[in-house]
Amino acid sequence: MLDLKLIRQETDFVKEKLATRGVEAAEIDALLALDQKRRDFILKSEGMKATRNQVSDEISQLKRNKENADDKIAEMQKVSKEIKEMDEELTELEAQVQDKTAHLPNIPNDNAPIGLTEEGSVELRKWGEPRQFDFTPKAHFEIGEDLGILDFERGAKVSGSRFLYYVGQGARLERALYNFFLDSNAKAGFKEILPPYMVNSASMYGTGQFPKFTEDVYKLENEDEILIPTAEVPLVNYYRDEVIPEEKLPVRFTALSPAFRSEAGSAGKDTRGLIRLHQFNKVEMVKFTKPEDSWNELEKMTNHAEDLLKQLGIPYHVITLTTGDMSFTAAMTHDLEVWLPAQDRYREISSCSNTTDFQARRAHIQYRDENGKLQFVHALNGSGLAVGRAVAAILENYQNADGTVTIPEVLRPYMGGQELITKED
RNA sequence: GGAGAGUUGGCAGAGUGGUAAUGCACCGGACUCGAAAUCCGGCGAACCGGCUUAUACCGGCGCGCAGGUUCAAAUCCUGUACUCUCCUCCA
Repeated sequence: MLDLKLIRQETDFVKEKLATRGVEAAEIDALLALDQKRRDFILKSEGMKATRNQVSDEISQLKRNKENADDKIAEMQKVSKEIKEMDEELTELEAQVQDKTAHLPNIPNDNAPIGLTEEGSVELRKWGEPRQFDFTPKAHFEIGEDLGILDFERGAKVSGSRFLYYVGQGARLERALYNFFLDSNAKAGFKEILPPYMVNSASMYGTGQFPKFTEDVYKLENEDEILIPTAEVPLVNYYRDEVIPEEKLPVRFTALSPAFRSEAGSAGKDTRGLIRLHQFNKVEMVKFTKPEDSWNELEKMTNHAEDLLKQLGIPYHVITLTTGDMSFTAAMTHDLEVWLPAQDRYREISSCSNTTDFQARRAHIQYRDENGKLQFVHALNGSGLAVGRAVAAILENYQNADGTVTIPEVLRPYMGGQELITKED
């Protein structure tokens, strides 16, 4: 959520910045016109309320002195009726202003490359050399199915498309990965959390999924509970409507959770394999920082996510997303993309964002600065890492000509010392 | 699922229709070499609006949330969320 005062006072600045995200200036103008109307109503309504309060005092005095107050009461009956009518309109106006404001994305940082599409994203750095194969590398879903460790067919039978079973060593590889991620994140200072996997709509609003992206989530029927699309939602909302003691900042959380996404509007994309599912595991990182620390903390978070890939020995690069390609709440986003040999391209495995005070303002997460004043914290989130996609990357990058897959060394302690994934019975 | 109790500043906690007490904490002052204690005074209820560069000031709102009754609601009524206790169920 943007500060309405900022939109009002720095209108041109806001228009210019949001234009890079596809928001038309007319939307801002419409919002400000509504806001002006709203403030006019407030002025009138509050003037009448001040009168009513004053006269009510007088009535109270008269009654105490056992004098007659019928005239004043009759007068106030009329005033109260007018106030009520005016407030009804005001409530409607405020809802509209609120709704329009809630649909505006965050102001992008100056260092985010400008562009309405993904075209123009900047490659920050690249690590590792894509391996040269002396055979044709297979896609991860083929490897997984041939080894009997990924079962998409039964996933489709039991749940539907974009669901799967991990079987045997596949399930174990997944578990090894998220344990490795959680342990590494804990070592890097993130407190491990096991959050709820269903949240209420107020939480979805707090992190910016609602009201704009209600189509992308799974909601329980007849209940205000939504299956989380990412652990970012319960982690950021942990402190919703709270003041974090200053000495606790920066706060760092990490959590493993399934992520549930309806993938509405992505028909035909990545229909096979682990890349795009309705349910996948992800280890998430979230930070709350003071405003002056957040940009530095974003780089640290990105570097940490990269370190996980380095330890796994998977080639990747880091790109900074364009203003138009970033998520709604982000001011700047670095994506980590891993090399997938069968696709002959890099695919996203982590997205690290600084949402500045955008989520904090929506979710009312504050701290008291050295002057005792309440300030919004900055909230950051990043994957560390998406587990299913990490499995895909390992299967493809570590596959052998005989169809087996070598287990990266760093994962072997998590797999009882096993070095090779072989065909399941 | 059923019954009861509760939700009021940072914390504790009073308030059964007429300006939201009080204590702790916090800030200022007195006392003191300094501090503590004590005394005096004050701020403080997430917010909004007006006037402002910003404070200050003025006004509104504000007692979980949303409605209702009333000239006037923390207080009365309805609905609802959450917390606690007990019962029921359950891993």
